[in-house]
Amino acid sequence: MPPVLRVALPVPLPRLFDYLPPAGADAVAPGSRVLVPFGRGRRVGIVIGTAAASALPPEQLKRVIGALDPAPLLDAELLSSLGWAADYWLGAPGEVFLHALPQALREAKPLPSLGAETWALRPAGRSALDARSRRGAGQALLLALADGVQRADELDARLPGWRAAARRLAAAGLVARGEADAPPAPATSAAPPLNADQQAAVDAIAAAAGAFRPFLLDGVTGSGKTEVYLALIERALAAGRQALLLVPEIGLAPQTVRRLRERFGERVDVLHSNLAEGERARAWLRARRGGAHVLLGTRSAVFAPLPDLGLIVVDEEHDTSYKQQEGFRYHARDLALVRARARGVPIVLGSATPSLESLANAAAGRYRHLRLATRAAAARPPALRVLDVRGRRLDHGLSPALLAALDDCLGRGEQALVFKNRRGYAPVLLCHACGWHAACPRCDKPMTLHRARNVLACHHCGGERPAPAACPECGGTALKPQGHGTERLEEALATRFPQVPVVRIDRDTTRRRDAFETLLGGLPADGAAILVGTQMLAKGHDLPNLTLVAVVGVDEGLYSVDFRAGERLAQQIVQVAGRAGRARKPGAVWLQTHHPDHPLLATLLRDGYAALASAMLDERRAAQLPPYAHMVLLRVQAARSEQTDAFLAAAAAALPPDAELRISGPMPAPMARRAGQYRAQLLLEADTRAPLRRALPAWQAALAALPTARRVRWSLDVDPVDLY
DNA sequence: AGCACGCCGACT
DNA sequence: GTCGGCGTGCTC
Repeated sequence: MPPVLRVALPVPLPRLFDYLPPAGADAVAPGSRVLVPFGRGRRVGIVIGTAAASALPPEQLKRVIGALDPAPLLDAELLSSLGWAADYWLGAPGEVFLHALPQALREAKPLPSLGAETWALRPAGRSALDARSRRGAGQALLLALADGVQRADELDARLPGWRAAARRLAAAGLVARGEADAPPAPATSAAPPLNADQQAAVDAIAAAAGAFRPFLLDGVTGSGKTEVYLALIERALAAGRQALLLVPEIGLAPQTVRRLRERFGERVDVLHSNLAEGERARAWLRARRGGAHVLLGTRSAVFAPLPDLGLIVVDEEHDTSYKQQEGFRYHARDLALVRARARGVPIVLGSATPSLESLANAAAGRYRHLRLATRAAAARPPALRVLDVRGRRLDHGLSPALLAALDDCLGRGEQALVFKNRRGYAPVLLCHACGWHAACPRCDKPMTLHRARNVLACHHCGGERPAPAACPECGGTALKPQGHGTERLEEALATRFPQVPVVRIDRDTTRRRDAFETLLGGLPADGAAILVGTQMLAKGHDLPNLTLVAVVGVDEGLYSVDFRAGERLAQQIVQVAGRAGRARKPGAVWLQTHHPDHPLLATLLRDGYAALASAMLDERRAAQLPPYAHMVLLRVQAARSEQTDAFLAAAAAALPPDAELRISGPMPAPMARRAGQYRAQLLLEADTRAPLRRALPAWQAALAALPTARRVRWSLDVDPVDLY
């Protein structure tokens, strides 16, 4: 029996494929890219390991065509962390291991070059130069290289047209192309002094250098968490190590990148999904070189190779954009913890509003809980107050008291932010005569009126149609927009306060690249202005002249079916409230609601986020919900509801009985139809992970083998962050 | 996922 | 008589 290579291939099958080593080689090191015959074509795969023998008869094994690189791309830690991830989140090995590589590296091409292109003499070139055997441009190039390696951009300046000569001389073996590292640019900005809280946090975390130790850095908005991160990264770099800084998608504003580059210069690389493929591949490969280096990235940057890792920071750790919501449903924060453990380095989870999961881990002693209680720059925390609007006449959803507060704020020459988590003009278009309302034909949900473009848009499937001038049902023209979105608020505020600029920030106004920055840049630095927007406004920019935050969409979040809705709402309120009064001026935050006595609002206002989180954790424990229980959600969608029903019935029957597993469903998804597809689900819960881990592998295989599985789209979501 | 093979409807 | 619909099976 020949030894075989176990290879991950980019197919969504829950297994590896066995191959014989390439002709003339005994083995290929794990982590290497290989080209293999697969089906009737060829594919790029990754060698995961070696086995003494295959379960398949030897005659069915094919031979690896060849290794693509001189050295493995993935090191042992990354291989084992990815293996853990595939196992835990039930990903197909091929999907997971190849997911770790930027797209450009999943192709059978040599690695792109890093650094600057250089040219140098080879020994034969030295002889040719001495013998003066070349003439013209060739001799000139040999002469230029006689003093040593030259960068291509310098040759461009010195010897126009040198490339043709270089090609000839390279073909003759006289010169060779190479590459050089870009010279590291020194940091251009110095570290600002830290306050006592910040210094204590830096000292505590720095003392853990060289060992796995998780920290929850719990700092109120404006407390300067970023300065703590920067100080820690600086120490990692000084020790010649790498730092990984993960940020949520929305957090990767150009401002964040600028701040890191100002401090650490060329040693900073950025990795996120909007980069061009070549750039992503180069950033990934530069991370693989190790040394003193910072990698700043969103979710997928957690897959980067980090051979000299010294520190991981996960900023805004509560943000759900760390959970991938399709395909391989991993959680970047949780994988970051696994990698920190494997590498033996400290990891910092930072947030002003930590997730209940992380707070529970801190309470259980698994994370060390560090607090930054004071706002930097002597800013005072904003005063939160509830504005009871029951029975009040609302003007476009704005109460008289709120308008008066806006008046005051603007009158002082300060700025206000009106936060409403609903874009468009109105969420419903209703016929006042017959009661008809515009619904999405494919989603069974009301369509949102966008008045500037005069369209009805479905925010669930992206469908659009022209807004009708008359009711399609009764022909009447009494069509009334119901409810308020940001577009309507902008209009109302611009009418009410014509003397100040009103700027709207939501997905509709920030479609173009850099639109966010441009819009904010258009605000007067010192004068009055109103910002209207969705949660896009909840983080990022410091707006020193912003002193009033009005939250006008609180009620929608108070009575949701999702057990995490309260946690989300509280995080959102606190994050957006943190925009107010960040400089020396005091800020105020008004929550406009019809439910002023709701326990969530009452607790949040009276006792703050930490107390509310603790109360919510008690409720979760009593109700046996995460983090005190563990969930796996089987989702399914199909063109007909009989198909989803049949699949889920068979899926429930295929689950081995286990007293420790609780099953809910089959049931329709909270949105039962989306984009024309019927959606349903089955929820598995258990008090510990063990019974789930026991049941899942076999169940997943059984699901794939179900005859009904071919007619539906299904997925398993381990630790789902929402139940939709 | 791709990509074959394999049997039943409207066309040169 | 064929071109092509997507059901079913397979990929080391």
